[in-house]
Amino acid sequence: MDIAPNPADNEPPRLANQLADQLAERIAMGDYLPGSRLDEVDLAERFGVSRTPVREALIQLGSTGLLTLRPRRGAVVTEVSPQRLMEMFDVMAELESMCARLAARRATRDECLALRAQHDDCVDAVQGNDPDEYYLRNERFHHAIYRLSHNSFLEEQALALSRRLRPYRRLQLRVRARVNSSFAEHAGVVDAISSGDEELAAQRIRGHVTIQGERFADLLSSLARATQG
Amino acid sequence: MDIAPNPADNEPPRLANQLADQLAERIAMGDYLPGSRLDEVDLAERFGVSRTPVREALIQLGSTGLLTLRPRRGAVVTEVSPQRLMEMFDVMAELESMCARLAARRATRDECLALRAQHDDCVDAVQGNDPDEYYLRNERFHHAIYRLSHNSFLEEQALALSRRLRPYRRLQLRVRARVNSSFAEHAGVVDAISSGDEELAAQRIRGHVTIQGERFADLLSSLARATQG
DNA sequence: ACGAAGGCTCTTGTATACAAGATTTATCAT
DNA sequence: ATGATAAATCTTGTATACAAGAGCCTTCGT
Repeated sequence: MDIAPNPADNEPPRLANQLADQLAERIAMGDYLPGSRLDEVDLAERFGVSRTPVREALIQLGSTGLLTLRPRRGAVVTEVSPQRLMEMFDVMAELESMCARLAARRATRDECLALRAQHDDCVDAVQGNDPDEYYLRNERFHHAIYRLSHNSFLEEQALALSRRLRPYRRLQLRVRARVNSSFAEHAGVVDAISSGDEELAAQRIRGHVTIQGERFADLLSSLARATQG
Repeated sequence: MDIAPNPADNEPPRLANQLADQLAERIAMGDYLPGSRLDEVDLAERFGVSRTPVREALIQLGSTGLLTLRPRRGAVVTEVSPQRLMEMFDVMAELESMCARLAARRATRDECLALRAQHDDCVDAVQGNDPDEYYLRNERFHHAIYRLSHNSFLEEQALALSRRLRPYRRLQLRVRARVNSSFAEHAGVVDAISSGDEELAAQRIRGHVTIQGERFADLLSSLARATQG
């Protein structure tokens, strides 16, 4: 009767981890804009803890690049230049491309069906014209592809960069037309993976993720609006 | 006269950072083997500091994956299974492949010459049959390719994973024949990049980095010897 | 002798205290 | 009035103190 209910690592109760998660979430939601300074005592008071776990959380987020830690000068939300943002999306495209290629090669019949089911889940959000809901299901769809690569390290790397780009993907979907084309592109990816066409799957998801031309301009403008308003 | 001598960020004097660097170095050198437990008070005494900066260093290394931090149970050097090691090298191959492709497209004539010069630097180490020296120059050669991608984010990601794999690359070069073939493969990569052949460059460096077949068996056996002896 | 239960010790997690660099403000000189 | 300089303040970096969970050892029962 005393069997551990969760053999896997269940939520470890460390304040620093919880704080890091919450801060990452708030940054993704735009509560802390790029360039914002994060004061240790302020955060400590706000969360009702001491500076120690706050510092540990800041260090964690600094390691992921979400924050920039300048010694003796505090932590600020990393400012990402348009140039660098495009670089990051290029790397994301390459990682997802690798995921799709491996998925096309390795995914079982059942896994392909499950992926298609998740793609279908996005329909409701598209038809209901609900960008936030689509954002969530879209994210799940992409994460499913990472998993289908059957390369757990690759999956983790892709997830990490995905989290890092979260604030910007969110902005990207604000562009109305993007939700529709995004959904359409997903269908092509599912087909390519299901048919085992590695190169086609890789190529399609690369085109889906890469930001260039007018789509990059769209992202920049909504980014400018978000940081001003 | 009071111009700052170094406009770029010069070494910030934070104990946690220095400790993280030193620990990473010692782990790479095999002073701490996978599975080793890192005691906070022990490290603090050994380095003559308090537990605070030690903890911060451990958290940093935990974020990179070099250490595994189990809440309330301390930090251990992450144990990497053969399966996972191959996964990591696969991702490394993909990142370097992307670097090479971009380098072939973007590198200037001068940059190509500089790369070839660095390749030539490796000759001495090969002829002198000095694996450690070759290890260093080989590393510089690869880092040069990262830089030639002209994608600074990609460069950082590749560098990070390169550091993560450092202990294992080192072992890999212990295999005598590997130094010679490695050097030969470099020449092909330089040629492909210099001639601007993206696909050839990408393909060649992928083959150079990926570990499979008997090369993987070689790595595993030297790894087993290293952890036992 | 073997196994389990309880306490004891050891280690980590968090809070607080102290040190030192960075920033800001006020004062003084030109 | 403007600029620089110096002192005061504020923030971060480090050390120490305290709390609590994890692991170990002893002891007790069968």
